[in-house]
Amino acid sequence: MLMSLRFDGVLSATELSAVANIAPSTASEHLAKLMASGLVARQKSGRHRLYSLTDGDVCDLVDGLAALAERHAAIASARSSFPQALLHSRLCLDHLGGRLGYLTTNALFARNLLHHSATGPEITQEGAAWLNDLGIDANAHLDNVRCPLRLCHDWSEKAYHLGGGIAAAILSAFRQRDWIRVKRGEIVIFLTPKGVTALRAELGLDIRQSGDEVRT
Amino acid sequence: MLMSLRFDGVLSATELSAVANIAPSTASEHLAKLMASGLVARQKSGRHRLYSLTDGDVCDLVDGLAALAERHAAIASARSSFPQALLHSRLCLDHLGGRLGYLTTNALFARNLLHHSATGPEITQEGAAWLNDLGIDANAHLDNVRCPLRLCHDWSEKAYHLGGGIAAAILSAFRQRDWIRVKRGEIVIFLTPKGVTALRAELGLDIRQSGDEVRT
DNA sequence: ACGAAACTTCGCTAAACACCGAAGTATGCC
DNA sequence: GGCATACTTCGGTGTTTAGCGAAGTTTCGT
Repeated sequence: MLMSLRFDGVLSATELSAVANIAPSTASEHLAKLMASGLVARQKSGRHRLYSLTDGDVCDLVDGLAALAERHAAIASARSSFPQALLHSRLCLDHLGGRLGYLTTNALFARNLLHHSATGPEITQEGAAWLNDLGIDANAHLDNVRCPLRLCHDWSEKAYHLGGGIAAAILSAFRQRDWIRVKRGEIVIFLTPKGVTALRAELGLDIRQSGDEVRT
Repeated sequence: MLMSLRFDGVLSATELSAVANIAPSTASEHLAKLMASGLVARQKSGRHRLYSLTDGDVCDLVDGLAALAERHAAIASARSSFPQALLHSRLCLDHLGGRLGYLTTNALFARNLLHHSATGPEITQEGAAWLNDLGIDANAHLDNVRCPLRLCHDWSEKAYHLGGGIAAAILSAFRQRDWIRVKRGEIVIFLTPKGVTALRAELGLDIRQSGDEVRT
């Protein structure tokens, strides 16, 4: 949740619960603790409660923790062979990360479904149509408090993948179609055979299956 | 434990368990976890295992957490009236902090039991005698891995009090003589009437009793 | 005015955790 | 060699915690 706030700046309680994959009531309890300890600030906006990191000091702290965590993950992956799956495809907060996240993002730009603008990635007309086929209404995300689309640093690829509300929606759509599966509480993504085929057809991705079988 | 390592640089497992007020076996478990997460490094030295923070990044992180914790404590104390006792006298890791720590330190310098040197505070001949009366052998601490004596920043007094192994020994001596009492698990120090008298006689301190009665 | 949505508080449960003492492994000292 | 010291591992225990759903509060839309 703190990482999400660091990236997106301001998020509502419900959005944060989705990011953390926990019930709204649980998120509310955690946020109350974070408030009490002075790490996050709250601001009312209609029936929403918008949370953000209190100030730059907290941002620095989160950055520091993230940097150490990344370094630790990198060292761990260098030591054991298991995290191959982690490098292949994993969750980054609530969207695609690892090689799969990177390749998907690249493909979206290459096929002109996204283009770079001064303020970050933007959706083209073709892109909006593609998202619509996935059941995602891009315009709905523009009104959202949460940043709809941004670039998120990928530590293993040393490049960027998509983050923000739309990236999270894309992840959901992939899961709904059973292109990918994720074990509850874990971040390794299992790419199904169906997913391999679909991603080749949709985006021309040449990516192999990986990770252990996951029963849903 | 991380704070102690930040200040003292290198500490043995037993010293760290004393700092944290837990059994050596428990400390060992915690240190194993800190090792596994890459926050501390271990180095063998005879039958000792010396722990230290892995690098500057971890130091920065600890500093950042400490700064936030201090700010939070300051805000909390400004809001409620309870922490008066906290400002009066409290534990700072394993030595005296708050007004009591500050006044004690000042008195030791004023009475020429300590003097300032280029490398930090040093014990004078009279100081060694005074410590001896308390049952503390200053020379024994000089051979210790732990920094014997240093200045430690006091957030509430915005000044310095004594830290290090000898400061910890002084705290123990005060407790043994029942000049002060500390509830297990808490950091507020209760100054006994006996302590008020003794500190006036020993160091000329004009400090009042404070905190709630503590049964030992 | 009514229902839906956003959020929090409460009661409860299952899992995780800190903690300790006892037992086991090194290492140093006589 | 024998014994003390420094430390870790293991088994067991009591407390804390995260988590959820149900119920309550405020706000928005109609």
